[in-house]
Amino acid sequence: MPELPEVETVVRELKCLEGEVIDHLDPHWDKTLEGSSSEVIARLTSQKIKSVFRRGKYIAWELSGGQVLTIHLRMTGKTLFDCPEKDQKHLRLTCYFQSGLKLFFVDIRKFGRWKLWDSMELLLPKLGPEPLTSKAVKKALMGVKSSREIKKVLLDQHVLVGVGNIYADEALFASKIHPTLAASELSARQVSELAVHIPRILKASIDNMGTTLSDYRNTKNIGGENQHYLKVYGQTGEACECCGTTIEKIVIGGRGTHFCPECQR
DNA sequence: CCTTAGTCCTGCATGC
DNA sequence: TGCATGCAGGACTAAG
Repeated sequence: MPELPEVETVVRELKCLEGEVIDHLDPHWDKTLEGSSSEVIARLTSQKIKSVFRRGKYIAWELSGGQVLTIHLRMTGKTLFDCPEKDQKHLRLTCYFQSGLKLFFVDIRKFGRWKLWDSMELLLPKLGPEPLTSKAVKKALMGVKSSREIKKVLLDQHVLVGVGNIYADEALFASKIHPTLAASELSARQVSELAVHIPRILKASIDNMGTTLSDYRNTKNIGGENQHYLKVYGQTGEACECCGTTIEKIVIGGRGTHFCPECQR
């Protein structure tokens, strides 16, 4: 599933859209485009893309009129410059540019959303800080008084953005923290470990073009390589690389959670 | 304010 | 082979 590294990979490729002018959008599944389709499409027509950037797991286009269009890939969404035959069945939206360029939005599970916001301010304040520096992660986690399990807190986009199920498990393993530990019970040392490992793991995955387990693809329909470096996610029943203990899987907040019962006490 | 459960979806794996 | 069932999960909403 696309998390920060996958979205970052896509956004870097979508930067080539800067300066393009939207001609129109053609929705193939109503819910993909939030709000009244005809109204939103009318507001988007003739708008120039001033900049393409990422905020958490959102792809965002800053438009000439001051509005912001966000694209959230959710589980299976992908943006493609070409839509091959095998993806036609899951094509949910096509964006046409005046230059003739087209951007296809393919999404098997239909959870992905395109949304037009009136301004930057509507999008940004409710999201937590970007977790790409140790300082930012430490600051965000030190203030957490919640008794919720740390795994849930790492997934909470109000606390930190961009971390999803895969990287939460990987970061907790690298930090040797049990996923059910109450966030408020984290020691200063454990917060520091997360502050080191979360940015490290996310950046390493960006360098590997993201993690492709089943559906994630970049704009050229090519998967990433970071799945080869996962230590616990999807490794249920395998031996821990560090101590040889069998990796276990439990459910926390409805999410599959993978960990080493020996390394993460 | 806090926390949990339900919702949206399809493809794939499993069991009989 | 066929059919039913369950599982995967990000973000939002409703309920307690």
